[in-house]
Amino acid sequence: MITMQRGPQPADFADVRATNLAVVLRYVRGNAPCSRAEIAAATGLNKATVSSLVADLIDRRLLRETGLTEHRIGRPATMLMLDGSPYAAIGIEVNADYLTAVAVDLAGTQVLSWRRSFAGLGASPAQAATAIAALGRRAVNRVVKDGRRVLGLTVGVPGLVDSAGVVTLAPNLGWRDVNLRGALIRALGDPDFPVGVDNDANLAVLAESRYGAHAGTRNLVYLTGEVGIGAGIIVDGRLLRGHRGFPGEIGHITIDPGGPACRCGRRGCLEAVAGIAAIVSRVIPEATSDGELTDLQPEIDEVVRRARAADPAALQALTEVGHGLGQGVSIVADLLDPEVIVLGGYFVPLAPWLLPAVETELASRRIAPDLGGPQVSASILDHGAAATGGAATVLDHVDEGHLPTP
Amino acid sequence: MITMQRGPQPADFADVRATNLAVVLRYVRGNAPCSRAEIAAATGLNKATVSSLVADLIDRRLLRETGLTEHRIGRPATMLMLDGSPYAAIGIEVNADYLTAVAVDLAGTQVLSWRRSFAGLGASPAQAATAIAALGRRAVNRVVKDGRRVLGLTVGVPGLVDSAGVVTLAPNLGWRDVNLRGALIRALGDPDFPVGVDNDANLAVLAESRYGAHAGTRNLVYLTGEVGIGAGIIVDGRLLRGHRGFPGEIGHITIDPGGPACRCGRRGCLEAVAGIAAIVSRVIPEATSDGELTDLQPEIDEVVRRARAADPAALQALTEVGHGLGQGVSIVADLLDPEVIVLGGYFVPLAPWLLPAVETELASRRIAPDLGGPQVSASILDHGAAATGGAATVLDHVDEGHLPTP
DNA sequence: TTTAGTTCGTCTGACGACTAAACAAATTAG
DNA sequence: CTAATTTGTTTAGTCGTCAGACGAACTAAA
Repeated sequence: MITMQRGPQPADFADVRATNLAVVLRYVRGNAPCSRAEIAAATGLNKATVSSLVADLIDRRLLRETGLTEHRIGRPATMLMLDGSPYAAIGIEVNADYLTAVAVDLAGTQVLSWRRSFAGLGASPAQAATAIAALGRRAVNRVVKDGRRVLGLTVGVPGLVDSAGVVTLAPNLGWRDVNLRGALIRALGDPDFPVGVDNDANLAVLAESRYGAHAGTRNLVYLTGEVGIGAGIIVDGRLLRGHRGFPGEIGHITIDPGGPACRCGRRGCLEAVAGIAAIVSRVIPEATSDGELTDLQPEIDEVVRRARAADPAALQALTEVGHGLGQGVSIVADLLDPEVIVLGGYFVPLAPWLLPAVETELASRRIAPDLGGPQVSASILDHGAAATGGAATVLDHVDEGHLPTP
Repeated sequence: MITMQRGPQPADFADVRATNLAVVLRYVRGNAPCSRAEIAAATGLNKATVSSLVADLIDRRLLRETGLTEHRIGRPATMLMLDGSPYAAIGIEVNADYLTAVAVDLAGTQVLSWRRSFAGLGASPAQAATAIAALGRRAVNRVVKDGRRVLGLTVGVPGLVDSAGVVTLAPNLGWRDVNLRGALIRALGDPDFPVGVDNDANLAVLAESRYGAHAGTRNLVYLTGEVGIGAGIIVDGRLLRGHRGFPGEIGHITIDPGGPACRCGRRGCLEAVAGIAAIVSRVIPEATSDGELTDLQPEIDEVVRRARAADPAALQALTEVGHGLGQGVSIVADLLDPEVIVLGGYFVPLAPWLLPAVETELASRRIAPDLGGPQVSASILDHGAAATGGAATVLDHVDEGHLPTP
């Protein structure tokens, strides 16, 4: 049965065709190599219809025939697989101190991965947009030079982004009501592919649901572990958007009213209890907390070193932070009932020491212990998760039936 | 564009037809009385197609022609409206101390509303199922006697209900792994209409989104204020289901680790801070807390009386409870970004005293004060919200294109 | 009263997409 | 070499929508 998005949204034949093309495309993505007959049997579509759909997809260079089966009774089947090569999707991730660009072809292989430094807070939004657009243009040029067509470009920003691509608030970049999407489209010279801007946690969870260890999970939450803590939420297979487009703002929920002061002015926010700055300052008390926006990687490395060396103070601090994080994770678990909660960002290297405490906290808060609950695990994607997710949104759009025209 | 539910789910003509029938039905529901031409103009469907769809809907007795327009230039239009009369949907709500049954016709008018006492904890699950089925059968008989066909029956239960209609856990009823749906279907003698079982908060939020003060809101959260606190969540127009089917379990998130003891064994749970039992025991300290499952209505009435009389202790207690509730509401707001949060159950009569503190708390926790946030308001539906929601699920199913066959 | 203009809803023919069934092609088993 | 099997195409048919033409019914104005 077809489901509808909103009020008056009638369907016609083009929709049927698009739906079925997408069904075949997704089936081949998940079951390549496979034959037309197999697709027909698995999807319930008629063999003739599958032939027609496959011919269409081959015309659009989305599928490719790849040899025949052998040594089987009956006529050999011509196998099909994705032909990712003629297309690519680009994702860019904006951070306080660097930009990441990733390009992925239609079959999911990464064809480009760049990282360049970037003065997030030093630059004006207009300068930043110029820098992002420059990186985007270079990525586009590279991809085009390789003979691919660009299907879309999506930029991830650590902040609140509305549905029009306006960055309403991004504290770590010092932005307020910046129409980044508009600026990018202008700077790229009205490109013929769609340009999008989205929250970095949203994109990261999309990357996780497509390329992560739990790919395909329909109820998934991703917690960013950067300077702040944010959540990207996929429920029932769809990214949660909310009314204004700002869900998952989990960083400032109160974990402990008597806890440490938070830079938001309140006490005991999740970010103040379990944010990266809190971890670093607890494990390395002698470190000078010089502003919030320097690259924290060296400090994180030091934390890992101390934990590996079984430094008691470090282990104690990480356990306590893990309990605090576990409380936040419990709230997410109670409210959303996800199957998996993935910890990302700087939580990943610290996961061996954080996870046990998180699990303990989670287990102690179950309504009924035997009912089970979400699994918590560290992301296997590296720091470019949001960039990869930016590319993934473009591919999702294709998978939903918005195919490129030949 | 059509969206698909999951993997291999191809579309065909029947889907197109069902989608468009539902589009017309929903349009008429929202804009009755209206003409065929108006439907065509508003939906983008062809006039001929609309004529065909409308004829189909009239055949199924879902629509009815109602006179002509007059005093307008041009040929007068034959107006259409919903013909609710031949069908009805039934919802039943199970509580610790009573059952509520509601029947609603297709146009949304309530055609039946019963309440009968019920020994929730005293009876075995089998006895309870028999009692529920008996009430259901009586409601069905009455509806059928009135010449209506029953489109479905859905039962709301205060507890965790999985997608198969098994009540996994319902502390207030003392149930554990009760296959209520199976028992009801058996007791009703394999009826020819669908029978469903769902969580009461889920059903209440569906009722709210169809009949409440904020009907039509696509991002809506409903907080039950019964013995426990649960949340029903609609995001992006869809009921949030979660992985196991147990989202919105908000009652035992920790608001204050140093707060009052909760019957779950922990401290400072939302339920212990802002649950009805907490309110009663704080406002009426002299009341003996004799078990948890007596009808709390008299105590609530007393609380209202004292608040009306401006009893300082009562006002103070309600304000503090409101702040606690506000913290819970803030968490929901941060995580889900809803447009409206509706307080239900026993919160409704106390809303005049709780809401100001809730609003204050919510405002103080905003990331950016000028970005706005959710509106909080008390439900205008009475205690049968979940029962009404049970009927609403059935109507939603029709609105999604699963029309009754003539 | 007549005529023009407007709007409604149906009718007609065409088109596009899917289905079922027959069929041709290619291979293995014996 | 034949029978069995499986693949994928072809053919005829069905169904729902679309565009445009058309008749019907009404108002407004000459």
